Amino acid sequence: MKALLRGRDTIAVLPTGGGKSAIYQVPGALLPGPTVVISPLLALQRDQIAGLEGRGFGAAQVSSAQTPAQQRAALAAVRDGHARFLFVTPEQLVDPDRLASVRELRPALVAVDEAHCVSSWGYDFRPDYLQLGHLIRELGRPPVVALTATASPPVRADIVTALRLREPHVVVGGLDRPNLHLAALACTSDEQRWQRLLAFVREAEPPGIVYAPTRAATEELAARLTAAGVETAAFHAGLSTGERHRRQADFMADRHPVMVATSAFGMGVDKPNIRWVCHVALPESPDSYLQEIGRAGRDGAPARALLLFRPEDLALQRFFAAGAPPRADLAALAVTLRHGPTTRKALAAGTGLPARRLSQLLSLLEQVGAVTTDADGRLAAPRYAPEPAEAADLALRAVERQRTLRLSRTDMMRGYAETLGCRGQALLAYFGEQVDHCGHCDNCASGARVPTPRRPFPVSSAVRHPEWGSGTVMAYERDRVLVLFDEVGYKTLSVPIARQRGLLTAD
DNA sequence: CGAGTAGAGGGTAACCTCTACTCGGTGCGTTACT
Repeated sequence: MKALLRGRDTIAVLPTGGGKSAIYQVPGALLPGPTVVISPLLALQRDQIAGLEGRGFGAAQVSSAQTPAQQRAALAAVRDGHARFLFVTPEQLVDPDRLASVRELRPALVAVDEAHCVSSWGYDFRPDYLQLGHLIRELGRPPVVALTATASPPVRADIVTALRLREPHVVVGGLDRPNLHLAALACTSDEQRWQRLLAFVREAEPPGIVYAPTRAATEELAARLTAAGVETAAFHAGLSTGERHRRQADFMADRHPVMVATSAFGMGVDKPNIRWVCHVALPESPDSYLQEIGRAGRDGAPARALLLFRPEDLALQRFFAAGAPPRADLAALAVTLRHGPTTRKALAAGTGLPARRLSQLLSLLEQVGAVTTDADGRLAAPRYAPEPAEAADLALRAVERQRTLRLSRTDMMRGYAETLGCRGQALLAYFGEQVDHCGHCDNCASGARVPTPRRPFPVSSAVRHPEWGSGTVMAYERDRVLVLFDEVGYKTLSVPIARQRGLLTAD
């Protein structure tokens, strides 16, 4: 709050319940001008507005769910001072008219809620998230605060880049959750995994959440659990909005004790008494995992996080990470953009590309400097833009680099699942927190003692590897060292072997 | 990348094996209908 009141950009990584909302609400109430809150989910925005109004602050929302008259009324409420907070999605701000009307409000602060979305949602899903940097600049570039419950160092770096933060003040706090017991079990078949899930759900105190990898799996597991006598509902994005609301409300009100869900179930689920979270597949990354298990035990009472994994689970994550746009589309669009400033509408009509595809391609070309947006929202190749063919190559290389990093994070999740050492240590190391013995995981409980490892390079120091280039030492786990490399992402190296072969040198 | 399924083929009748193919997460917004 102090940093923001002094006009300094800030990143706050705090667990839910750690007072993240207050970080923008208090300065927002004090600064001479409204606060624009950029938030990914309309339902989340409504919750926040209800909270603010409960505390006597006016707050408004502009979204596609409203009529034009309601949208005008919301903007007017901020303009005449009845509302100090305006909630929008990035998609709203991409519309040049909307951007102009928000700029006229002269915002004094921009808050980006769930800021890790900037990193986890790339060009292929909600690509407008990648535009936030220049959109905030067009708002007059007030101080920016990025808020999230989980952001490992590469995610923080993505946030700084995507939002174009200027030497942000970084606050990271309390990622270790002593009341949350961590455990993982390798399964040799889906049948064995099901038996273990059933045994766990029967024995564990409700309520709890089962995270499954696919929509079909949520439906199937919910049916089997219900048949086995555990009342359960499935939750995924394929359900109608009304059905989703109903099932979420039922779970929140303890009308059914177990929810089987895909990753769609999460943001905005702030239920204090969830006693356990069980994954029946390897999650995408430690970031997602920390976020998902963080929904258990918010009341501070004991809670459990169980991961039932199979090595085969990696296949699905590889599939999710795959895919790149056609080079020809990228190059053709880059050529069109050299013909002078134009609008999205004109581009869509001229190229015949669907709006969504166009957004994806534009966000990639923007990353490699082949397109910029002027104050009127018109798009053009900047003066020193790369040649179209080179722009396409650069964009595809950027996609490949993001894919590599994503897969390295999935590898880290596998490392967590398979470790024989302390799980709290393995998980928090990924976030740059060195813990030697968490005391609340299965391996700590079974008496696995962490030998005092040799630590030839200090944590956070720069190192170099002949093949993987430069990187940063994140943490040590038993006799291995975890390094985050700039180009290839996370890698785990054996300290004795690295030492023997001279694989790591101080950089 | 791997699980599941449909269909072809083998060699001889009720079933097994192989190959080709499909499918797989997250939500905003807009538009065309009831």
